[in-house]
Amino acid sequence: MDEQTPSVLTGLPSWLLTQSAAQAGRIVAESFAAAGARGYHFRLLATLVEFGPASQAALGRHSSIDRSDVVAALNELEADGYVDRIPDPDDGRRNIVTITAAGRRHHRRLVTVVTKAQDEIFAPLSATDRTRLTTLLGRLLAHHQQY
Amino acid sequence: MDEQTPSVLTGLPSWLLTQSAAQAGRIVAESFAAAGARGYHFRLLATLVEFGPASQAALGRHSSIDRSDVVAALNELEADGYVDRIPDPDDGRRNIVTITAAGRRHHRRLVTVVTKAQDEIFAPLSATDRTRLTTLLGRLLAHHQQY
DNA sequence: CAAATTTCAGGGCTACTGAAATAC
DNA sequence: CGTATTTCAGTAACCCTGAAATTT
Repeated sequence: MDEQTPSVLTGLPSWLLTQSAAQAGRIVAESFAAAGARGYHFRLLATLVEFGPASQAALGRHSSIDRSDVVAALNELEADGYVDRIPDPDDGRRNIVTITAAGRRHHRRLVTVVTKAQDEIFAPLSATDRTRLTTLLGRLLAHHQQY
Repeated sequence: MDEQTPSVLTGLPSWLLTQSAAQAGRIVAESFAAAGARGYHFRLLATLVEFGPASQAALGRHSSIDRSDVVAALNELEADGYVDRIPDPDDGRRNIVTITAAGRRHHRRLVTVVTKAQDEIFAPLSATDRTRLTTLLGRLLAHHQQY
């Protein structure tokens, strides 16, 4: 940052939140890009690893990705051989999405990559402060995700 | 959120940060939209109010908006009569951007709007926790903005 | 000459809407 | 019938790059 930021902005909690998130997002996005991926890919693969094969709609609900964006991201993951997409024999509306062995390797790679990024992002904070921050953010997120 | 989020994600500090920021950003963006504005407008007007007339490049540096996006946002603000854009007589490369009386009124409106949004965003946190959070985020942001 | 400014054209990523076709 | 799923087309906002024209 070259010059001073208006105090009207720096005094806004939401500004601190969105701006620091933008910095974090930039670092994570660059790390993913270097590994040939982006955020949606990681979120979908992580969901498949944790919950197993699922329909696209279920994947979207788990990973907070819009149904429409799930389609596009899965197209890319499928083209790279990281997931299989087959029609559900029990429900003609659905596809069953499964992660492949290559997909699991890719996912492990991305976990490593994103874990390293955490250190760069939260470098200025002690372990205690990181815990304090994640606790507060966790409460914030939980509040806005319930309904 | 309908279904569970993978623990690989919820355990990532950067995920908590970017997701809670996304929620905050959505609330702020909706508030701005209801007032006929968006984030860039507010950031530019706040900069003009705090630092006075400035060139577009200086505005961009103050508000962390790319030179290219400053052009587009100023086009909109100018069309609405919120800023004046005149060539700098002392430097043929520059425009001098000035906020108008209507622009100041618009800015005050947006300050009210964005202040109200803070309460909705940080509702689950006590005043003490809000201070803790903003302190931690401020340190994070300061670290990534220096070089 | 190099550097700064404005402008335009364009892209990437996340997030979202509306509509169609299909199946439950 | 209403609801759910997949897919496509399109939009908004923010962030960023490259290049041209102009001026310092």
